[in-house]
Amino acid sequence: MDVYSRAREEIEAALKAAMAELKQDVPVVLDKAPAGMGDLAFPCFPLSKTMKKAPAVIAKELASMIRPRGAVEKVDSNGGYVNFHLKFAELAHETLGAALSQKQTYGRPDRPKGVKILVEHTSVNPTGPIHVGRARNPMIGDTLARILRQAGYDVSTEYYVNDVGRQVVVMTWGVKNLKVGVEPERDKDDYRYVLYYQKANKLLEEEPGREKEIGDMLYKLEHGDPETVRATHEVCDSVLKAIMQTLGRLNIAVDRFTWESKFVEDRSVDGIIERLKKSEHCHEQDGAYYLELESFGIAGRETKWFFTRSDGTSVYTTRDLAYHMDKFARTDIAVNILGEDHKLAMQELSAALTIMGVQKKPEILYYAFVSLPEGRMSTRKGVVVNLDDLLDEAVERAYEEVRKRREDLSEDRMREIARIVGIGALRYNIVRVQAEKQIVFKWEDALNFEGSSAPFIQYAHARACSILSKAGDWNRDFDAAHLATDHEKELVKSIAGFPSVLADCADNRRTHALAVYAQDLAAQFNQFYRFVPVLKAEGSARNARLALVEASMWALKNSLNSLGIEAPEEM
RNA sequence: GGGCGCGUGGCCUAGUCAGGAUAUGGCACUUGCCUCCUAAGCAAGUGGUCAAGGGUUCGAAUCCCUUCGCGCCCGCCA
Repeated sequence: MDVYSRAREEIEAALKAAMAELKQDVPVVLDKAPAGMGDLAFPCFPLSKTMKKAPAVIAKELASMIRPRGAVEKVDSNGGYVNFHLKFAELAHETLGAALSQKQTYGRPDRPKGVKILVEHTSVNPTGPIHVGRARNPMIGDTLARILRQAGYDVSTEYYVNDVGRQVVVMTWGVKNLKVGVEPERDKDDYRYVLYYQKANKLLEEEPGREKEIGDMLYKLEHGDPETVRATHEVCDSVLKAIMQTLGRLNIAVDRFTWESKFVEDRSVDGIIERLKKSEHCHEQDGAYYLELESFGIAGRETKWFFTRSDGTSVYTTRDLAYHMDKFARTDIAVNILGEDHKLAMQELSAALTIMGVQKKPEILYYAFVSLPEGRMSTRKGVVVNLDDLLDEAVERAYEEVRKRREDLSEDRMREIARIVGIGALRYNIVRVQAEKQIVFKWEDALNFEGSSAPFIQYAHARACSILSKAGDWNRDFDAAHLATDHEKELVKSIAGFPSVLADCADNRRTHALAVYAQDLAAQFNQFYRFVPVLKAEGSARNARLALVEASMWALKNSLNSLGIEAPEEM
């Protein structure tokens, strides 16, 4: 266990013992102490009433009762607070020692958790290029998966491919029956096939009579006509590969694709339907079956959830139910990354699971939409920023910046750094805010390379690498007592906080807190860099500072890596 | 009509779950700092009734209630 967590546990235990002695029963919650007042604090105000004493008096009393031991150096009081000061030398020695020995696994708990988590993310319909609005999903999903992995979970990622819906049928029908006169924007299958999709949609609006052809094809697909299944799958697969190529530029890949058609073909959906029909909540209307879910907290105009159509075929969420059963058989915990528009459908799915007697439920991380200043993104209306275009622009801007600063580098090296910096800036910009907050996409924010941004953090890392590469050999048997300035102490504490931040993000399935932490860590490092010379220091002070630089480097690198952002050694 | 989420300086944002010591950072703006380990940096400054009102509490950005604003949803679509 890391020093901070251990110290916290020790202090909580000591406080609980003191509470028992005083015959008081209040929950022991520790706060972070303000600068100069120690490390952790316990507010005594709640005790005031039952003990009939002023909080300051109680704090003083508690401070004298608790003897400093373990990681705690001193216990004192200030106003109504008991303040705990940790032994800095010990904290520093352990923290730096852990970072230097564990390297890229620094932050990971001592033992793997032995818990399998399946993170499903992206899962966009393969009907065209992915745009910035949709890209929030893979960025959050991939980041969460990386955080969970670094926090010791056994993680796999998965993309659920919709290949049985109307949309893919319309696209496939277009590819088979239509000619598109224009060249695609890019030489990629997602850009190529979306033209057929758009043309097909337009044609169907103009000639509603041809809708029957779509209906026929949909019927054939749902009843397993080999040729229709093959054609649809082929078109979807091409577009899917093109989408994954774009996501690959963002360092995003998934371990497995699961095709929705599988659950129709293997008849597991039929099994779900049979189970649901047996429920007392199930009713029938014109041959279609639904569950009445009002008693499951579903509210609104409509509390019926239809799980079959009149012709007996399944609907999307029914197939998703079969998919979840499949997932539950393969994992301990299923996490889904979904837009907030899926909330009701997931409530229905969850209720259906309960009705089926399934205890497991998916955990869902919802995110709000990314819109443009002119409104919601829509491929149909042309109000859209394609992810490929944003990626190109970010890399190009980063290239201009690199060229300004580093004329000494080769062209290839400049291009490589520009790629890492530009892409990192985009990922950071999306993942730095809480998922449930709406984002209005602005080019100037997305391409920000200063302040609260990935390049700021990457830059701190590059500075650390630069010092280490110039340092030559140094004695790694350092003495942490030489880290005496406030800048050094704050930096050590920041590095020490990494494991608990990581654990918090992993256990609470949130990504932005790590982004915020990394920015803070980089700021601490930059201040240290400005005020505390390392290479020019001498003897043991130089050793200790080099150890601090290397530990900073690992904390920065591991933070960035968990955010899916590469850490260049120079920039 | 109902459900869910969001509302923090001109703009973006942390803190809200587990209420506590002067509300976190960034952008922009003003002013300094490259004969010194990479200035994508550092330092200083201007700027806030934490949407509004009420309540609970010794103490509220945080908990409860009401109202307002914005977003999403309420299909035998996916």
